[in-house]
Amino acid sequence: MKKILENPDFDEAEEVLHEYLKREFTIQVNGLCMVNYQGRAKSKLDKGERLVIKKQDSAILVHGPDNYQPKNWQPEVDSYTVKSDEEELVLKAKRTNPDEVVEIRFKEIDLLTVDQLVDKSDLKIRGHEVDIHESIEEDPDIVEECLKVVEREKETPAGFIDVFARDENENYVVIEVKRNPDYNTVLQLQRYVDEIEEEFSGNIRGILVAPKMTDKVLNYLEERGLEFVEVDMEDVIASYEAIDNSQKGLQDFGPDYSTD
Amino acid sequence: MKKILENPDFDEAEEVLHEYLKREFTIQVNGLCMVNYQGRAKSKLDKGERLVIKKQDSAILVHGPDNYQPKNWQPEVDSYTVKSDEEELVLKAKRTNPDEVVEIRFKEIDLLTVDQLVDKSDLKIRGHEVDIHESIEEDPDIVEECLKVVEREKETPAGFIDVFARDENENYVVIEVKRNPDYNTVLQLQRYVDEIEEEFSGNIRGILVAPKMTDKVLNYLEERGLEFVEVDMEDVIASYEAIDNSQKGLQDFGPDYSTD
DNA sequence: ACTTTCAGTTCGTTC
DNA sequence: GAACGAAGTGAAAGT
Repeated sequence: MKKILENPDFDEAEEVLHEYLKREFTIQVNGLCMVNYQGRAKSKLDKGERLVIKKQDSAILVHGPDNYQPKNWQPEVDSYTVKSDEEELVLKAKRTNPDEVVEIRFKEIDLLTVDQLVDKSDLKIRGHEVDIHESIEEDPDIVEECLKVVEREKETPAGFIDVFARDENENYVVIEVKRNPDYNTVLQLQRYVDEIEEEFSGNIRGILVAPKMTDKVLNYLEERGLEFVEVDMEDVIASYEAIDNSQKGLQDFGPDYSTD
Repeated sequence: MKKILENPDFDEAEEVLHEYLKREFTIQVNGLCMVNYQGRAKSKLDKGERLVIKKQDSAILVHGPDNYQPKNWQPEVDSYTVKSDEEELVLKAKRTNPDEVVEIRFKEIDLLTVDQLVDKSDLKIRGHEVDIHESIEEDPDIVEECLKVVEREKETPAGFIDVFARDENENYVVIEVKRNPDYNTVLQLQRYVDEIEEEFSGNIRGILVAPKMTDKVLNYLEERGLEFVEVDMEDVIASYEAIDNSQKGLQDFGPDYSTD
């Protein structure tokens, strides 16, 4: 830790902030503050105790005592200004494109720390939608037996079809993959099927592939003669790991941690 | 601040965590750690220095030195477990529905603080989509002259219509309001217009009201005989403030902070 | 508790 | 640099 100041006065805090705010340090401030935001929208947050974090890429977060989300933030800041008097310390974080500003008025500062975090490792994550795509390409049977993948990301005037395939009777099959399907997913699939019907004529099947489904969306889907196939996300992840592990040196997905 | 421990050993840290983790305290831990997540997806994060925050509603965040977003998190946790030996301190945060677990393995702890943040004030925000609704209801001319609002949030089998109105020729007008319109918005509006055509017959107009628009979406819209009206978000916010200020005691949106 | 929809969405990729 | 779509989306409001 570079600095740890407990209950600093505003002068002291201003000096530290002035020194470290524009450099690559992580600054944490616990204190009583008010926050105003103006830009794409406008917000106001009255006095309360919060944790303010300024990150090394200049992003700033104002976290309240609850919630995953910060109450206010600025993803990346162009310029910081700090000013203080006897009553308060005012921190402004501005950026352009879009033009917006977050203003934090500290009325009390309980703790101010400055640290430099070193973190070169990337987050490896599995279970994205694109993993389902690859999983289908690897093993089309998870959607339907005897399915042959013709093309992935096939372009149509209505957008890109996730997977374009033919079934055992040589029917064309439009496959739309969604992690969280909803009404719009159905409309989107419908559009693709319509496009393909114009291009190829004949019976075109549309299949929505997703790890979960609700009754209403399923009805909506079936009303339109479209189909649903459920995939197990754990299978997708497992298949991905099998691929990873078959390639030496990519065993990044080590032992499982059960939720028990 | 309840506690500030610099470079605590794992025993000490475990004791403090054990005492405060399950209670309504904000805990900040700066340290070297690895993180695994398994649940809706699966992720792995190698050793790196990070800031871990446990909030008072039991949410937990793992923030790296950069970015607005945490690298790992758990929105609300059902149970925490802490275990330590000479080598590491392991913190597990589990929840059900969905079943998932975040496991943080600390290899070093630089700073551990425990605080209780008091924050009773709500974030007041203006510039949401619903503010555009109210703005239209207040002054329908911003969409089109001589427009009369019939109903807001009108229910149809296809969902809720934002604003339902009649124009100067007594045509029914379906208005869909979007902050960030896209293809799906057009499909949605189309659905509503189709529904209203069935219910009322006759010429039904569909208008998409948004603060911005792209060429492709606009084309797609106009191909379907639908219309677009641009609104200025600043006008919406201003109109809202005018309403607020006309009502005593609601002047929460004080002076503007320019981005200069 | 579940569904639906919006978000100052953010973030990445692609054109 | 704009635009398009996914996210371990999260959060709030309605049912």
